[in-house]
Amino acid sequence: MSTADTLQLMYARMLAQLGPQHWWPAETPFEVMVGAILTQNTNWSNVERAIDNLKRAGLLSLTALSDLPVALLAHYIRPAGYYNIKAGRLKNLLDHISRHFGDDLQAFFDQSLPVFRDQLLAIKGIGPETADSILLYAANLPIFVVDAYTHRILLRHQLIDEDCDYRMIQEWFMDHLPCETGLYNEFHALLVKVGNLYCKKKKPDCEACPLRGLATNQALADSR
DNA sequence: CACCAGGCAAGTA
DNA sequence: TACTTGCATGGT
Repeated sequence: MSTADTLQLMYARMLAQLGPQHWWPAETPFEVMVGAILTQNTNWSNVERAIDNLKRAGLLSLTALSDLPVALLAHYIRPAGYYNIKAGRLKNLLDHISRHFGDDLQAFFDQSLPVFRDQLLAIKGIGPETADSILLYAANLPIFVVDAYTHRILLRHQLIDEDCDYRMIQEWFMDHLPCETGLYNEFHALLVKVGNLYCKKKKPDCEACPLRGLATNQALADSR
């Protein structure tokens, strides 16, 4: 069985058992972007509290957040954890947008994928996963998001090699899947759901996992 | 009580 | 280049 077949089977099984996930859980691309930074190494329920704080204060917009002092921003996002770090990171992003695009958020999101990605990665506080989350879920560009769950799930099911880094895993998906934003969107969302339900660090529940017995030598070989 | 969660940057050798 | 550490809240 080819890696493409393995991936198709993964996707079909996850979708059949869990249904569409309707990601990203946000109302606007701007909210996606803020959430992408707030959720760094943090449970999503904590991020929701932080986002809610900003929303109820009427601060969840480019202009409002840009005008907000960083110390005050830190106060609002406190439930998300690492609040001083994340407030600074959000400011870095907001400053970048203001400096290069003024208040034209649409122009920021309308950039081409390679240019946009490099630009995001050059901002302090935005790494590969945060950048790709913004590209895929805020800008609707076809890039596959790799996160801790993705890594752990693939390892547990022996689908990739031990020492695959972010880029290798991303290419493993993108080299063997159709280049479609909608597919990447749903695939990653399903992986996070599977991770939350069946592939926790301490409490793996492999009995009910839709990915049982998917390991193939071809997938493993193609990951190196 | 310990451990974990949808990372990233900075410091060390 | 390859490790290690700091950042911090809220749930299990």
